[in-house]
Amino acid sequence: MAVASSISTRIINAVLSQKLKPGARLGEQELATLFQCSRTIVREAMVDLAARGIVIVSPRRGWYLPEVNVEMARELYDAREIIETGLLRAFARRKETLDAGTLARLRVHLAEQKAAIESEDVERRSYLLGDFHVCLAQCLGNQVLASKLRDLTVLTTLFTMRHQTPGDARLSYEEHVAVVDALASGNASAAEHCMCQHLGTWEAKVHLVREHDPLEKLRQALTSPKDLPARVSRPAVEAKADEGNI
Amino acid sequence: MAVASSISTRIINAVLSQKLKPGARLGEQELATLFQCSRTIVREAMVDLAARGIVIVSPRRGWYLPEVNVEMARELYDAREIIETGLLRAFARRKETLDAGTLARLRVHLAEQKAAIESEDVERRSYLLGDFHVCLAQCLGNQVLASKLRDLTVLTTLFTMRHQTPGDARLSYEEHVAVVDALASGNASAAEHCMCQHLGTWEAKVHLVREHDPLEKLRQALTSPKDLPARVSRPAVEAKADEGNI
DNA sequence: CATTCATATCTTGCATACAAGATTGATTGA
DNA sequence: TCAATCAATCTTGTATGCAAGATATGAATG
Repeated sequence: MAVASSISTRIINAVLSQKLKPGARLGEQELATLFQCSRTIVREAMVDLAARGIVIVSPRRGWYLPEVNVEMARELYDAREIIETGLLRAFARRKETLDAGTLARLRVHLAEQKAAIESEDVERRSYLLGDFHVCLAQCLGNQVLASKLRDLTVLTTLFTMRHQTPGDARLSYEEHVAVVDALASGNASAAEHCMCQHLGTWEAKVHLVREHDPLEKLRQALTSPKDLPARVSRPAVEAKADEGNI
Repeated sequence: MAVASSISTRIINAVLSQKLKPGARLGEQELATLFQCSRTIVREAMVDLAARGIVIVSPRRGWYLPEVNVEMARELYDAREIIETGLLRAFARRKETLDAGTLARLRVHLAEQKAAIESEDVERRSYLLGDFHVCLAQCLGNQVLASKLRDLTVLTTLFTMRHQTPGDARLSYEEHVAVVDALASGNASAAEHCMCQHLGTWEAKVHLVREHDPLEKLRQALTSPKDLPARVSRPAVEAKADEGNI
């Protein structure tokens, strides 16, 4: 017996952990039995996620994780760069400085990232590398933008999963460390620069996808609801994927 | 008989038109009879709006438009400045230029703003002055951020309504014209500067509110769910308010 | 007269029932 | 053998019923 918010949170975390792939079907009855509640609660969670763009509904067919195409991926990466560098820029302009508690929270997060990488815990590593950006936004003091950023992060994760961008987890981790180090030394502008570079390398890969995969346009064109994979042939719980994080 | 999305859209537009005030109660049965549908559809719309932060739910009491406090208003204005200037900055960096059709759309929007101001159509004027920012974001090519920006605009409108910031509609309109003019002349950086100034004057007023109204903190502290106005004494349809737009 | 308590009414939270549409799979025909 | 059709099954969309909690009203009491 669960409330709707816990269901949507679980789904979001599953995506960030790359345990749910784009195109995955989210059956109402399946989720209802899994969470031991009625379909009403599940639908409430689905409507919540749909409002945030994290699931899409195909009428009378069901709820699916979106297949993020290249155009949307460009928007998503642009949006993330604008928000994340903008937060750091505003922080720098205010000449604020992170208090010890907040800095400690970021250090702990970095330590968890490192531990997940070294223990080769792929799911947790994927989750933490994505969650870091949200955590940073929260630490910079804007809960509203942090909330919006979480949704964007979920969608970019869906994109990188499908396109198997060869992500280097350790490199991402080190770039995260660079951002926090810059903030710790009171140089928020440098942190902004680090973040811009960090996101920029990933954003650049979006453009490469289009050139690298000439079938991209055709594939996207053919991914209309009718061409979605059949229901029973697609298990709800996907096998674990790896890499592809920021 | 209406679908959920039309209900949520109508509510959003009513807020942008300042026909619904912060703290307004949205009764399920009331809306169901008004839209000639069952409570199920209404609840779907409410969950949608709640996911976007536009309504808050008080358990077993009902759905309310939020009373945006000063802290959240600061976050909202920061977020809007980051997103809106960021979009213009990215546009400038790409050295893109608006095509004729897009520019025409913005010009039409400006003309409608002017007409609403001159005919003293307060509701439409309020709506258009807020909607312009969303329209601009769409024209700059990022639908994802435009969607998020719409939700933020609704919330800032709620804030300005409560705090009765003395908005000068004509000044806002002229600043909108300046932004579009700069874009039309291919100077997106200038447009970013105009927008930053446009938003900055409003954001500065948020800080003034705190100093101007020493009861602000107390008022916010006492606005817990229990202290919300009683149900029957608060009609669902509010009288029209005026001014307070960006 | 003010305060407290109990009851009646109203509203939301949740589950369930039923209708409508979609998919699957078997059957029929060429 | 392949294509088309039709029936059976499954899934979502919507309405409704009932329980639980909250508010308001009025009586009773100090």
